[in-house]
Amino acid sequence: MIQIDTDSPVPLEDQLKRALREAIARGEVQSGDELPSSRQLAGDLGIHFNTVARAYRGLRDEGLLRIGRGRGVVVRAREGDPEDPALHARVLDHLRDAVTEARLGGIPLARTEELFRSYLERWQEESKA
Amino acid sequence: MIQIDTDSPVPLEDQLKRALREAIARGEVQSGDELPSSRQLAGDLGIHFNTVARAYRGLRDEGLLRIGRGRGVVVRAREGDPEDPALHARVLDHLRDAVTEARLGGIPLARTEELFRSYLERWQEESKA
DNA sequence: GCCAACTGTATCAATGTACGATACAGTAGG
DNA sequence: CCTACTGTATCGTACATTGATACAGTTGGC
Repeated sequence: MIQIDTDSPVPLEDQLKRALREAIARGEVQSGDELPSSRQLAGDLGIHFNTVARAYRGLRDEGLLRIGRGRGVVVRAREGDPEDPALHARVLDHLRDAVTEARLGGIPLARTEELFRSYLERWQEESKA
Repeated sequence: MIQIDTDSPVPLEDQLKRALREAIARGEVQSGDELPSSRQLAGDLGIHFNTVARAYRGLRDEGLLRIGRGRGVVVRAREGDPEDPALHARVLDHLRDAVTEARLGGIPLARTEELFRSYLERWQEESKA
């Protein structure tokens, strides 16, 4: 279940986009699955339906969703080259933040690598093929 | 050298804090080193000195800097427990973004792990012990 | 066919955040 | 002690985020 923190400094729309991207990446919703309507999901999360609609449009622009007026929202597998340098750059950009945080916290590089590996293992176990 | 993108949607202050955190984490500036004054750095980066001052105060609040009025800004090693659960949570939070981006881009988990490992290697080589 | 109930879309107003201008205050060195 | 440098505080404007509300397309029951 998605959780939104209205007290967080990070915009509601961004929180939601992040949560939805992760759900897709984990396979919790698969290509072809229909997502709840803006108003439905907004009601569940306790936020305004317009914010959900904006998040949906954002993910549509990223190629993750297909939206039809009156027809709802459907997940769409993203096509693209897994070796695309721009993609790798985005991945490593997040990774940089992780390593920076770890180093500042005094976690040795070896221990950091260990954390990464165990995280990937857990991800694999939890993800629905 | 730090680069700031005034056209980016991410706030200048946040861009700067991120760059400074990384410089500290990489050992490019070490505990005890003095950072340029707000106006000096602002001039170099082409932004307002107030934005730099705010970034400095932010990092001071994170425990990374010591600031003295009229005395400049000095890097301060952060003390703390490397096994602190909150710290690990922050690290894994960034890691989640990295894995999400990779999975959405169609990068297999095994390849993702490989990317991570090679990134850590490069970090170690580049970091000034 | 058409009407009701649902979808997403567009526009506008209120609020909060980011940024820069500018006046203030503490410190160091000649 | 005074000048030239530090960081700090306050304020105004521009912009981003959110919500209110009116609009428009689709579907399904009748």
